[in-house]
Amino acid sequence: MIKCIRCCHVHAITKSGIVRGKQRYYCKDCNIYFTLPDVSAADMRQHKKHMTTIVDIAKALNISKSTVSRALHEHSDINPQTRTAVQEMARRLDYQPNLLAKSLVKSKSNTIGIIVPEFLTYFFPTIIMGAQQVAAQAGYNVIICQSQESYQTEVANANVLLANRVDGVLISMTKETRKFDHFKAFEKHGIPVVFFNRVCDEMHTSKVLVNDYEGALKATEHLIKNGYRNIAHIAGPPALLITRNRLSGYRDALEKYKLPFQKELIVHCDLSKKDAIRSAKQLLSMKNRPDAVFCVNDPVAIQLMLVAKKLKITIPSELGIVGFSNEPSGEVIDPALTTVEQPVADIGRSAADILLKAIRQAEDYVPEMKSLQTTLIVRASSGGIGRRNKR
Amino acid sequence: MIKCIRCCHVHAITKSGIVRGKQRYYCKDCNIYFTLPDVSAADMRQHKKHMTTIVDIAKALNISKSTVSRALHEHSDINPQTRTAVQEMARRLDYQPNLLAKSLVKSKSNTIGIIVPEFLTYFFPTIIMGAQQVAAQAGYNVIICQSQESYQTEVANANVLLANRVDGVLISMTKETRKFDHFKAFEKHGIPVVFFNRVCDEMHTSKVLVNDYEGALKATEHLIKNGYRNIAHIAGPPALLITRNRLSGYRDALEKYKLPFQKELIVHCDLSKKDAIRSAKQLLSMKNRPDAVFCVNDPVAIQLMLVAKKLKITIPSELGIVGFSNEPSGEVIDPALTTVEQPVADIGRSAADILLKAIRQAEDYVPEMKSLQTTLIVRASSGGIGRRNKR
DNA sequence: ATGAAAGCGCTAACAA
DNA sequence: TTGTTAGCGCTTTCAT
Repeated sequence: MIKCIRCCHVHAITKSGIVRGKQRYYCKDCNIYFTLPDVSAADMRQHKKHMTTIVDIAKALNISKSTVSRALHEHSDINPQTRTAVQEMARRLDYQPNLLAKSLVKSKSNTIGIIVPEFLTYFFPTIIMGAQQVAAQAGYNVIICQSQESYQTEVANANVLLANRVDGVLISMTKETRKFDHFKAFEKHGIPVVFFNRVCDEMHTSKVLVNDYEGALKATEHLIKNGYRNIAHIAGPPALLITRNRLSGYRDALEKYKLPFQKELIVHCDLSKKDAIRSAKQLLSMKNRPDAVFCVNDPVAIQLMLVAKKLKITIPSELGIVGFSNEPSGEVIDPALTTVEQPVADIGRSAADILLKAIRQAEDYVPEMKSLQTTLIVRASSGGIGRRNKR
Repeated sequence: MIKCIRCCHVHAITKSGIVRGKQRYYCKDCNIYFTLPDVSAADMRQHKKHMTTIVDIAKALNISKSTVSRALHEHSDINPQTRTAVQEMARRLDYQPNLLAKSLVKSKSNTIGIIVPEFLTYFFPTIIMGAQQVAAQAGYNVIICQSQESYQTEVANANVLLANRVDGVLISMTKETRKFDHFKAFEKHGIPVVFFNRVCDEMHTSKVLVNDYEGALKATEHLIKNGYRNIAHIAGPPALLITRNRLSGYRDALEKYKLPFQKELIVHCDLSKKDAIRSAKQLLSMKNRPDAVFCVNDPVAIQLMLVAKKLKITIPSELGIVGFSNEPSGEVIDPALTTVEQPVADIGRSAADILLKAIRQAEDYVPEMKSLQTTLIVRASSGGIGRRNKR
């Protein structure tokens, strides 16, 4: 069975003549001709090539390696001629500085570590992307670790980063982390730490969060302005900070408009799909059914919408809905979901910015706390009470 | 303005007495009391601590550092007593081996690099997650690079990885890459490379792909079996491999069931939302309108569905739709979208597996090509011609 | 302006 | 079983 060298498939291959004594093949999908490459072990062995070092350059030019080092770094005291000669030779020998060696002698790895609980949703990858961009721009590499929501793994992650002598660390804790010695180890060695999203109270370091409170306030206010009066809230697990802050924003919005805060209109949900459906059903089957719901996040809002549809409750005329986080699904569902957008990539960028500043300033650095702003995205699901869903 | 040390917000803070001469605050959102930490620069300076090395342990125990090294590595010839003594001391001094130094002497960094074109969709993060899991399990770190679909950035990325002496590299090329010297540089130094998703024909290395052809075949076959006869295809940009392979699967399915291949039922789309809408309109306004469409991916399928809804074309009774890639939105839309699922995380896992094997086997390694299987996920959007969308 | 030498923290061959 | 020594590739005094 011959595989196409491009698409790796077998089904579209036909023989197509002989070339230089070798069978030639054709893949009709990829529209390319090819012969099977013959790499002998000998060929491979050739590869195992020594990488050129400053010593190689020094020998080739018959000068000392210190001179080479200086020439490569645009040092002040260096003969322009030798400098160009060295740089030319470096190019010719295809020199790549060994950053490991440099890191060792400088005690600086130009690497930052990131510890995140997971990598499954779009949330953390996006944050990492943002952080990576900023880091790369400043010449830093990023080592990523997943704690898998396990305290033990998180401790192991921290040790890996420590052993790799990262210059700084970005952390979002697991939900089960209660001891912080593995974080304090960084501080002890002067390695700055910035927490984001899931922050650690006990550590006096920089933190980056999203202004959940304000987002929730704006969302609820929007519902009120659109005429809804009996507004419920599907909240998250009470233990989470976001839950408290979003609930708090919801509560204060009601207060601001002199609407009564009704305890029975708050339903806590563990964020699973199943429990979201349960919460939705609970709210929608109340005798005094709410005319709008502010949901702790978009997936919950979407489940609520699906339940409402099944119960033939019209959105937004009979039920206004607002979510939180602006997930792609919200745009597609009908009616489209009003939501609070969080600047996810900015969390990563800000955290990395702050971390780099901390690395540069070293002792003089003063920890800072940053709270990023949210944006209300108005779509059809909160169009107004009594109004028909247009389209 | 006092910020809560947990939530970084200002709005819920109240003063709450004095403790040890310092003002105490209370955050009613977080329900915690706190005083402002006072870290003087002096406090921080203390931190900048020397990390213990094997020499420190050696001195403390009055033995040589080689003995320490051996004890720490469970070397064969070592007195059990000294071994435990060393390990105990290592623990007490909080020893963390310096992996940079180790890498330098062993010429092995225990790090693999990944170069991906972007990080915005869920596709590449998921692959990276899979690769990272496998790597971490084997004690490898992962350095990630984004080429941003730019050839030049990709070259820079390759140099970064080279300079960091990674032990192997995972690559998905940019769409503008036409020269491959920066990849060949890895080979030249015996650093194994595995391509995934966007592979490079010119390099005789391992490759991991998804069986797009078979996925498309199954999808189209499914439509045929459900009674659709006039099946169109919204394809991707002709330059992409996935476009050709999915088109090829579509074509062969028609052939298998002796249905005519009609050129006018193929519409190419650049995958942007705008062009997806254009393609959808083009197909649905034909005199001889297709009764089903196999779409090159889910976002395109979703746009098609939205256009069809607007035109009051009933899905699936008047129009069957199948997408590709199983994105979350497909589950939420009504009717739910039938799609071909790709094992995204498996791509990363497989690629990393193959790479680690290549690293271990070094010269003896023979490049391999892997094509991962797809799964058809049947939902309502392809429910059958003339049938009503249930629910 | 350049070279010699020490050392970053570690491993490993060779002695003892 | 343990110590001695020589590097890995680089930077950085200190001489010259």
